[in-house]
Amino acid sequence: MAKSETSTVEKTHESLNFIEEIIEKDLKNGKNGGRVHTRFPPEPNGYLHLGHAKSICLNFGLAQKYKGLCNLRFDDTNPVTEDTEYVEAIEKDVKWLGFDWGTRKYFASDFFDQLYQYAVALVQSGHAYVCDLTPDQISEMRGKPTEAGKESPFRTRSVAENLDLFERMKNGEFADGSKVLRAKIDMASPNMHLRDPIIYRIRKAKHHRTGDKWNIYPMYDFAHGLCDSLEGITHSVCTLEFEVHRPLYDWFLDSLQTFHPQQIEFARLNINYTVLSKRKLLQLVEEKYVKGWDDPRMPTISGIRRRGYSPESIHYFAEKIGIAKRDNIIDMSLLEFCVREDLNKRAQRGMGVLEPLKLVITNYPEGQVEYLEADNNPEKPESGKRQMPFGREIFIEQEDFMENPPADFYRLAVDREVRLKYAYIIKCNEVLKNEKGEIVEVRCTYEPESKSGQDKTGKKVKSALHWVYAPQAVSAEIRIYDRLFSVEDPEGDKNKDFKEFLNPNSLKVLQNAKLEPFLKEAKLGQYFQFERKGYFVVDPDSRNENLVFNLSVTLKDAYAKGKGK
RNA sequence: UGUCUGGUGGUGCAAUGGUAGCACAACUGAUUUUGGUUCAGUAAGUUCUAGGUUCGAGUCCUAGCCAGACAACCA
Repeated sequence: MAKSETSTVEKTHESLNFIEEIIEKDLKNGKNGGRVHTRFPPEPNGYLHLGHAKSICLNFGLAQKYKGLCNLRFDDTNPVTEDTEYVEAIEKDVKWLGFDWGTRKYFASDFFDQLYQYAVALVQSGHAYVCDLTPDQISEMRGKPTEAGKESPFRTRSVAENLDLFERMKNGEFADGSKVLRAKIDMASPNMHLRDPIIYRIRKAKHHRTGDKWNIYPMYDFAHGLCDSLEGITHSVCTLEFEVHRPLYDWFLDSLQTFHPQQIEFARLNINYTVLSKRKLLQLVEEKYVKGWDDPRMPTISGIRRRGYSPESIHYFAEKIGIAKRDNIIDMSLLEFCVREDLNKRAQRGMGVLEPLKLVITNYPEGQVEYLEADNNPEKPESGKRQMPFGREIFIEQEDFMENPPADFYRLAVDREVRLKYAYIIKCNEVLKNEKGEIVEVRCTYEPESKSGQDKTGKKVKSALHWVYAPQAVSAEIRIYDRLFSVEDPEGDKNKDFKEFLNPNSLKVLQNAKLEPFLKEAKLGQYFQFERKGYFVVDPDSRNENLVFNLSVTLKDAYAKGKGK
């Protein structure tokens, strides 16, 4: 919906990002026969995060915009790190974001036979050779960025010998690490990736899809571009760190004289107060700093889904951050804005008292219950009304009462009046404390003439509090989340491990929240706003006898902000 | 002392040789039975620097400065 809104805005000149400009130019020139075909190529070695969401929205979005196609391709050329668990999680995440790859789900491993044939062709044309150097020797002879490398002594092997050796590598005759197939390019190239890069390595490992079929596996640079080519990808969009790989990407395609997609690089997403690196997220999971990949504090897609962010809000976010080539750090507040923007229009309203304080209305008849009408969503009148029970004893939020209120506190205090939203105006008369001096109950009187919608008192009060009728209140556990890290850039300090900056208060569990009765029936996947507090969803841990809700994001709070909270 | 890429309000993204604009964040005010939403407004830029081309430069050229990426049998 965020999308349709912006598309209905009349624009005399729509500004394009640089990738769209390239595509429109290609379309205009008739390149690729007017075809636009992209792909999203994750490696199934971890869960997807918001950085991937940016890429997914970009690749699938480009295909939609230009009436093309976008493939889902698992880049599974490294059997030791990859697993089908990740494949399933990735598919679920892409679907959740609302994208459809149709029948075009591919695995790099689907192409292993063809890739092998391409490698043989490279050997035959003298473009590749088998090298017996050890990993250390290869690394050392590659040189440094500022100085040329040295050629391998095996570089001059005959085509026949290379062919024989490569086939025997495939057949498992040699030990892991004893030989590799290398491209014969230029050991003096200023681009390190062109100094006879490795194409195939021996790895006698079980692959999640091909099992024990292969003893050798292709490297990324070789496999990726050729898979793009085989799939007919026209625009191969990736992140900036692959920019230096592009000459190699082009070299393989040119050497093999096969269909040549165009690699285009854009800047990866960074967000402050979190990390977007699969490796670091994996550490947080493995070392149990979080409860799992889908911990609601994680910037993973599964995490934000569990947290209660909507797919639409992520689309909106992806649109807002734009696409460019310069390094960027997006404010977390922009993400939260996008979430609120979407949820405000769709979330069912309800009352939830997070930290309850008992309130007794002394002049309200004991045992009497009445039902009051409340809006399901004031932004959407068509969403109707519901009935809320009301009576003598209710719960209000502890923070909505103060004994010695400062001037800017509009809420309840002794001798002050406020409205109970959708109910009556009340006045506080008395505070009850326990032996420790803690406030345990406030006693008020109500104005029978002030009923919501039929107020005859003409009184103006400064605030309207949320509340829950005590006898019918539903108890719940509420998990309050805060940013995962306490500093903007946890990876910024080279001398410190990013985990030192983890926010110790990123999770706060409230065990005794009191909710409006209908919330007992809340279902997984429904979005709620607890009035004045924030957006909440049911957590998968929730049970009938122990309801659990997650805070997605708080409402904006001008008062708390003023207090420096 | 290498190669590639990039530098526009605090943060992102635009402006495609012709008045530097939009959003988030911040701050005012109005409205409000959510201190939400909505609405109106304010502040915030020597467009990295210095030269040059041009009637005119954020945009083109030259030089410099700064930042990021690149030396896995990872992707």
